[in-house]
Amino acid sequence: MDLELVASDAQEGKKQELKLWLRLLATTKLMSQEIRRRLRTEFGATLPQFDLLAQLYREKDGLRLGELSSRTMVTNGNVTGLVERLEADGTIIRERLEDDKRVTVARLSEKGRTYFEGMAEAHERWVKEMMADVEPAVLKRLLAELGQVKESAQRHLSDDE
Amino acid sequence: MDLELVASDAQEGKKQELKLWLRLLATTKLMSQEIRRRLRTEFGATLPQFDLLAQLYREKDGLRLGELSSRTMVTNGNVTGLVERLEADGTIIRERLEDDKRVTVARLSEKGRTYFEGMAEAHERWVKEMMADVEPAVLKRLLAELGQVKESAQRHLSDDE
DNA sequence: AGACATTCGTTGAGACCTGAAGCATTTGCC
DNA sequence: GGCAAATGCTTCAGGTCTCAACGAATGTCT
Repeated sequence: MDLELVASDAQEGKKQELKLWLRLLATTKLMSQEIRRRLRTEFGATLPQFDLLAQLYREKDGLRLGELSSRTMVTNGNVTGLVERLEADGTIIRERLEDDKRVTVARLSEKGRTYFEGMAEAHERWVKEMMADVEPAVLKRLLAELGQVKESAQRHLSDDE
Repeated sequence: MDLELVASDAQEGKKQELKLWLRLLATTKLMSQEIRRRLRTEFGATLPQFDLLAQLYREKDGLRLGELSSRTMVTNGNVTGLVERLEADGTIIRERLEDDKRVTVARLSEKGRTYFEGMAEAHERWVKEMMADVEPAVLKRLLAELGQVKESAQRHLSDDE
């Protein structure tokens, strides 16, 4: 009796998830490549570095490396290297805690703070520019609906099954 | 006279693009990390490899490396390495053209074809699973609206200004 | 034909990224 | 107190990624 429904289900909505996933991937890749390129040529920075600095910018007292790792969704081992390079050119400062000598806290240097502000301003301009042809209402809805996708994905990670 | 408009503009809709971009980045990162992890544990493959194989799967006669590069949005130099590794374990075959000895064509081996089919089936299942909590109508709209974002970004890349 | 430019792929340096193993420090439990 | 477990970061091997420089093959122009 609902053969029609089954049939239309198998045709129209088929692979909708897959298509969306591929488009998500392509769109993000396109935009991040552009941003990466501009960060590199105009500031000599990389996207992961920018991401890390953005976290530190809003935490004046700095963050432990583990906290940085989870906020930027970057592995621990990777944070070590990122922090090392950023410390080397004086953008951030790394220091061990006295209370607990296992933890290391990273925070922006003064130089790093002004450096980041310049980048952040440009970064926001680039993003706005790239999305210029999309209506504000659409942007707003996308934000909400993408939130649903993220929540759904989060609930279906393989370690919680 | 339209101070209100200016004010609300500065509050409500402000940084809408930036927020969307960050969410786009976070969602994609979350999902691709999960897919990466599963590809690795269940098939010993990586996401870029999967992406490359997917392109070859639908082109029985194979593709030139440059074509692969642009379709996967991966640099030339990177394609060389990817193809090398995939050829080493017999998934794909690489051969020079007689007509034009500069070009190299890569295509799936028989083994690679069945190998990829297994992966593709699993990959689609994972994606579907992660998006399970999102209504089909929302998925459909997201696909269309994300398309707008992609188009807009494409039109505002820095080399065409 | 000879010189020059273009195209295609490879190579190399440097950064990013992951998972797993390693090491030090703290904590918990007896 | 003492020893095992947990925690926080680092190190390592291998793959990905980018750009820039290179080399070989082909096209073009005079």
